[in-house]
Amino acid sequence: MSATRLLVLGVVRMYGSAHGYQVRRELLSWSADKWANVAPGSIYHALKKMADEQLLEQVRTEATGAGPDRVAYRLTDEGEAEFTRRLHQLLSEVKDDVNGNPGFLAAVAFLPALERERAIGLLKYRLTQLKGNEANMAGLLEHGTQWGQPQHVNALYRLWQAQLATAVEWTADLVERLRSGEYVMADEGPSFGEPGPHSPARL
Amino acid sequence: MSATRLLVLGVVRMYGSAHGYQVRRELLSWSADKWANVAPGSIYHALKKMADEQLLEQVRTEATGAGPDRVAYRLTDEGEAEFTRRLHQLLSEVKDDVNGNPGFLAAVAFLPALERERAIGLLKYRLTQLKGNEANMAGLLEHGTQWGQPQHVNALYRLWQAQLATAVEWTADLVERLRSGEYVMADEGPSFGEPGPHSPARL
DNA sequence: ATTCTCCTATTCAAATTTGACTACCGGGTC
DNA sequence: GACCCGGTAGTCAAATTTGAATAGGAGAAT
Repeated sequence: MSATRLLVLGVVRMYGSAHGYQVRRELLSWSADKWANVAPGSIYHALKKMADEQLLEQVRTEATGAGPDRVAYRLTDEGEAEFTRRLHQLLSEVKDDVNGNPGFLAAVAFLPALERERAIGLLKYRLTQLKGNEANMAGLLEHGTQWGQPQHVNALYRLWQAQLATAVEWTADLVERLRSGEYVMADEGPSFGEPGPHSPARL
Repeated sequence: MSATRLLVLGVVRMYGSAHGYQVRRELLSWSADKWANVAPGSIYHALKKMADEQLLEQVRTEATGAGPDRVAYRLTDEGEAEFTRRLHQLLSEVKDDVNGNPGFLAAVAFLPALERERAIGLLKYRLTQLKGNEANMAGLLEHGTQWGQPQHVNALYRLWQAQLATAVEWTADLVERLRSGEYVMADEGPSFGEPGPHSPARL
């Protein structure tokens, strides 16, 4: 559900198996701390929680010579299913959120885990919604100053609308890139779609 | 300081004194649930917490004939100072956050609590930072595909940059509007700047 | 050989957020 | 008059997030 959970699940998935610190580093290298919640505690919490929920299972507690013990996890079948479910949902659905929504960003980070046509479909669906919201917002704004609301809240709405417009453009562009064959998707390249037990983080 | 705290503090301030439900309604009417955290619990928590910290003080526990008892709060001098401090900070500072950052949005909602020239100054400062970040980002993107990062994380960065550009434009526009006399600011209109004990939510 | 600093890896208490739930009143409606 | 609905006002347990703190080893420097 939350961005954090998808990110953690997805990183473990793409490594085949991973421990907390590994996830942390990967996410930091994506600057995920900037656009989502990746404080250390959140990651370890998510790992444990999802292990509780049978989405992840412990692999082993290898005592590396150096440093503290590490606990590695990998996805269960349930976890795999959940990952796909969430990915679909977060990619396509525009919640009330202004764009920049961590959930969506996290989903984009795992885009290549989908088949090309499916990704395009979901994004196109999102696009329709975004356009709808934008038109809506534009209507409200044109309608002159608002009912009762402090006038400057209007400034907020203008920003909101501008950001929607940006989101529309960017999404359309992404769809176009996908159409023209950019990125190696799950149904194509060297196995990202179905990570073998130890596929080496090939993205 | 979270967005929630500033929002709660600010709404109490603009009413002179207010109870939880009142704050909640006002914030909902700004759609603040969409761009910040205004679940009921958060509001009541913030009120209590800030009362603890002497930023707010209880006014009275009037038993209205109808409905449950209400607890009203108003700002202390400390609270007033803190409000201004945070407002300045949140308005001018671009954290690492992508735009859409609740703290900043909350600050914009209380823009007219500042003097016009000060508001302009802070926003111009923000503008410089935003432009810097944008140039930075643009540089990174032009630099071809990234060091090691999965290629599609690039898509994320493109969105980020587009949103920065939007933010720059919008901020510049806001400054322009302020310059040309839009909005009634603290140093001008019918007392928003220094809310009397019961100024009737005049924004 | 000791101290320092940096990297690995994780833990934990405290703060905050979520959102379902309680409870009370007034007004319509069957 | 009993019943349901919607608005007012707030509470609370559970979930999540925050971020400082812990702890061990490796390599550099004094």
